[in-house]
This record gives sequence, C-alpha cells and structure tokens, in this order.
Amino acid sequence: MKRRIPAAAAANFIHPEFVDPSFSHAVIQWQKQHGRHLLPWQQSREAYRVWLSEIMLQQTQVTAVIPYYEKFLQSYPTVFDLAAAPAESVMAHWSGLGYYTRARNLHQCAKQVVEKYDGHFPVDPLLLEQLPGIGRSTAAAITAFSYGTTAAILDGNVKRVFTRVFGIAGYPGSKPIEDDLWQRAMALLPEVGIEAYTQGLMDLGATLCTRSSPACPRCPLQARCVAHAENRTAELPTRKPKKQIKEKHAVMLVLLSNNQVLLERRPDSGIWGGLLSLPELNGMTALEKDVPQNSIDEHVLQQAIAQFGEVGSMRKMPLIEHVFTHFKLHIQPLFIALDQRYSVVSEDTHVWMNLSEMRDAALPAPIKTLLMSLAAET
DNA sequence: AATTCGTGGAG
DNA sequence: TCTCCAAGAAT
Repeated sequence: MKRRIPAAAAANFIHPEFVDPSFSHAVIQWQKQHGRHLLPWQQSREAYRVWLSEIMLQQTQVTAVIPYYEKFLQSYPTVFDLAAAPAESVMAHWSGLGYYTRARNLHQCAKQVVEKYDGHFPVDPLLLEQLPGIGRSTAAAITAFSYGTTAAILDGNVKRVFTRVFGIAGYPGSKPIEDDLWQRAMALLPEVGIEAYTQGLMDLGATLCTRSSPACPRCPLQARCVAHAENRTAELPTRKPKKQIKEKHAVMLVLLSNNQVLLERRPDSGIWGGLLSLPELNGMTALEKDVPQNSIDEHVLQQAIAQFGEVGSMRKMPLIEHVFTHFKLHIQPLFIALDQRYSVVSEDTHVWMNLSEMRDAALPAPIKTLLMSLAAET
C-alpha cells in the first residue's frame, strides 16, 4: 500500500519541476531598477508599520490606503498606542476603507502583540499567522519586509503574474488552482533577496501585469510568459464565475434633535460590523430582507419613532443606492425632526451625536456622505 | 470549500 | 451607465 504524504508536509513540499532560480533573479533585478521604492510604508522596516500597511492593503488599492495609513500613524505612532485606543476610535479611523472586520482584527492583534510579545511582532511567519487578521500571505509579506524572512506570498498580484506566465487556466480562487499557485510560490522563492523579490512580484502585478492592457514590452518575464506567447493575457487570470447579486432594501431614520442625530451601533458580525449607523425601521435585520419596502407601514413607523421622542416634522430624503461586492442596497432615509427627545435609549447601543462630528465618526461610507451633506445644509 | 465580508477607480 | 475587482482572512 502506498504511503500518503501528511497534509502539512504536502503543503510545504517543494515540487522540483517548479524550481527555477532564473525567475526570482529576473524579478529581483527588475524590482531594483524599475520597482516602487517611495511608497509611504517602504520608508521603514519597522514591523508595526509594515503590518499596518499590509492589513490595509488587503483587497484595497494603494491610492485608497495612503491617506488612511498616514492618519493611523499620526494618531497611533506605535503598537502600544493602537492597543490602548478605544475600539470606537479605531473604527472611526477606518471609516470608509471597507471590510471592517479588518479594523476589529487590527485592534485585537495590536492588543495581543502588546500582551503576548511585549510589543514586538513575531519573526516567525507561523506565529504571526496565529494573530487575528493575519493570514498566510500577509504573514509572509510582513516578515519578509521587516525581518528579511524567506516566505511565500500569494496575493492578487502574484496570482495574476503566475497564471499568465505559466498559462494556468481556472479561477485562481478555487482550491485546486490556489494549491498549485502556492506550490509554485514556494518553489520559486530566492535564496537571497526576499525583500526585493516579494516587492517585485507586487510591483509587477500592480504596474505592468495589470488586469487590462498589461505592459508586456516592459516586462522582465515576457520571454517566458505563456499568456504573452499565446496572446491570452486578456483571458488570464480566469474571471471569477459571477453570480447574480441580490437587491436589499432598508428604511433608515434620520432622527434630529438639538442639531444631534441618533446613531445605532451595529453588531460585530455582518455588514458594517462594529460601525455606527442610522436606526432602521424594522431593526438591523431589516437590511437582510430582500423585499422592496415600497410603502412604509405607518403604524410600524410611529411605533419606532415613539421610542425616541415626539415628532415635529417628517420628510423623505432622496433614495440612496449602495453597491457591495455581493448585493445592492436601496436605502430610503426618513428625515424626522423631534420636538422632544426621550432619554430611554441605551447608551451601549445608541448615541446622540452632533452633526458637526460626522466627519470623524465610525460611520459607513454612504451614511457618512448623507449626514455630512445634511450637516452642510443646516 | 465556497461565501461573506466595502469602497472607489478604471475602462 | 455598467462591469470588474484590488497587497485576503475568516467562516
């Protein structure tokens, strides 16, 4: 009977047929000459800064990250500052960047690094990977950039470069394709120069090997690129099989009293987890309904408002359409001026906040836009 | 192992 | 206006 290779060992087994030192050599030489060297997080090897940038850059483009990175560093210069900060402050700093689980994990990670490691991020990628928000690829990137540890990354850039250079068809997010790509990523690691190599792969994907109209003539891997040779750069990497996105609807209450608006804290799980938002007509679960709320139930509305105060005036505000990755949300905001405000609201879940404070609040992007414009009007 | 997590920019 | 998806992790 044939002996099976343990899963853990198989995952780290280097396939000889994938090994090719000339690959990393080409990437490293190109990176030193033509790669990016002036990004804000490249100016220091400090693990805290590298970590912060890598978390922010998950599924997020460089131009979107830069202002957030600068602001975080200004407010939280060290991991100790971040660990000691109130959760709401961290969420407020992250407001608008999306994927808010990253922000909560970032905060938790900072606390753990302070408690378990005395403020020092582990040098071992396997230890880093145990921390919240840090997966295999991010752990490798952090240790490579801050400590020079040789470990493989597999982000969107690497997937795009590899699928094209090696002519790999099939959705890179699927298990078999991703396994294949990890094997190659490990086999192609350089013996020296992990920083330039890792940065080079990212730079290639971000600046040359872009998803549309890649700059093949300037690519150091052009001669060995299957996609280029076979004119398949347009079809590689294989697109994610798209499914129809659902439509969801919510009626949100803009309750105004003394130039303050009532905000409600969302649960940690689910969309906009941990952020403040507007109260919804049928509770936060209303957002989960995929039925249009064309007509507002007057009785339900009156009952909802009655918890918070007595109505002066009420009017519909313009509809908002907000598109997420996997669904489209239709928001009907109701502006309600209260003559009298009740103080029965729990301070854990609800907070009255001045309209002038919306800019620095932990709000979802479309809600912040709505309340900022409302503040500008009044 | 496929889904669930935002947002904004490119084309 | 519409499609696609970016320095992925957690479930």
